[in-house]
Amino acid sequence: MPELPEVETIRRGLSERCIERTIREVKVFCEKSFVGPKEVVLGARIVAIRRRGKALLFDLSNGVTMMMHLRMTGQLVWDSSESSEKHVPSFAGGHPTEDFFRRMPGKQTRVEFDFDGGKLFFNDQRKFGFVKPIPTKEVEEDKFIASLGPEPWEMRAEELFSVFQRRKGSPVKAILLDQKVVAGIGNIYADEACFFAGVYPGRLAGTLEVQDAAKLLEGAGKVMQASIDSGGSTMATYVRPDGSRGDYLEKFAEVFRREGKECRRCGAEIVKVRVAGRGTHYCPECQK
DNA sequence: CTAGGATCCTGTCAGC
DNA sequence: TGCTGACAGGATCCTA
Repeated sequence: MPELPEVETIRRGLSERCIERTIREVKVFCEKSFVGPKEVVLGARIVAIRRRGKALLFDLSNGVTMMMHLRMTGQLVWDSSESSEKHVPSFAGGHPTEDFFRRMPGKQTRVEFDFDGGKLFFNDQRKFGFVKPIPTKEVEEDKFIASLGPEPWEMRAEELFSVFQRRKGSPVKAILLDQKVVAGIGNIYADEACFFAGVYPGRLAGTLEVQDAAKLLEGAGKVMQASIDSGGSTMATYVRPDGSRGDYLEKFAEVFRREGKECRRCGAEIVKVRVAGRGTHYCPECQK
């Protein structure tokens, strides 16, 4: 799934276009992708779109909130019915595919929302993502939402350090990826935060100092903010809500997907290995 | 409680 | 061309 910056970028883009619009119809093409009865969102108006970690929360006028999680391959495509070229999405964020810019719904469209004045398509190649309506008052009690840790910039170094102490046998990257510890960090930003902090992602948490925790949080915050500012990342993967490409990776990524290339800091070759079951990129000179 | 691996699902790509 | 295995910007479940 897109990580925090991509989800935030989608949230902002969709907010500009969907708020105050009413859901007139919902088409569920994949049962697994829509949890619960679709009727509870029909006829309701979107009043706000929130984000918590990597989850989007669409607050509706009838006391229901639609939670959406894109997981690995989810994408959201907004198509304004006013558009003269209806096959061109006026707006898209998520994992692009060949039919990304073709007419929707496509092969990977799992749910379609028809609004007054536009359509929203929830596409998801691997079907890991989902839409789940829940009462707005119960959002905070949702099992996933309730278990989320703080956003990176809200976390104190001492808090993270105490997790390092408790889980001293885990690679630091596994802890950064754990949404219960910190919310919003995924594979890209975990690698980038480790580069910023000069820490090898596979290093066991028990060997880190509180200063390392501080650097990791600072790095995650800076790298994610920079990504949000540039409209999210891309690598022929994620595009901005208005269809233009986010360019975070090209411009700012120091290690992610840069294996075989020179480290911009020291010139050493960036290496790709496997840590915590995930592809992991790092500079063997800068990160210990 | 922790750590590690399998699992959900579809598609693509490298290597034979 | 076809097959096979590895892998993928996530998170959960199961096991030891």
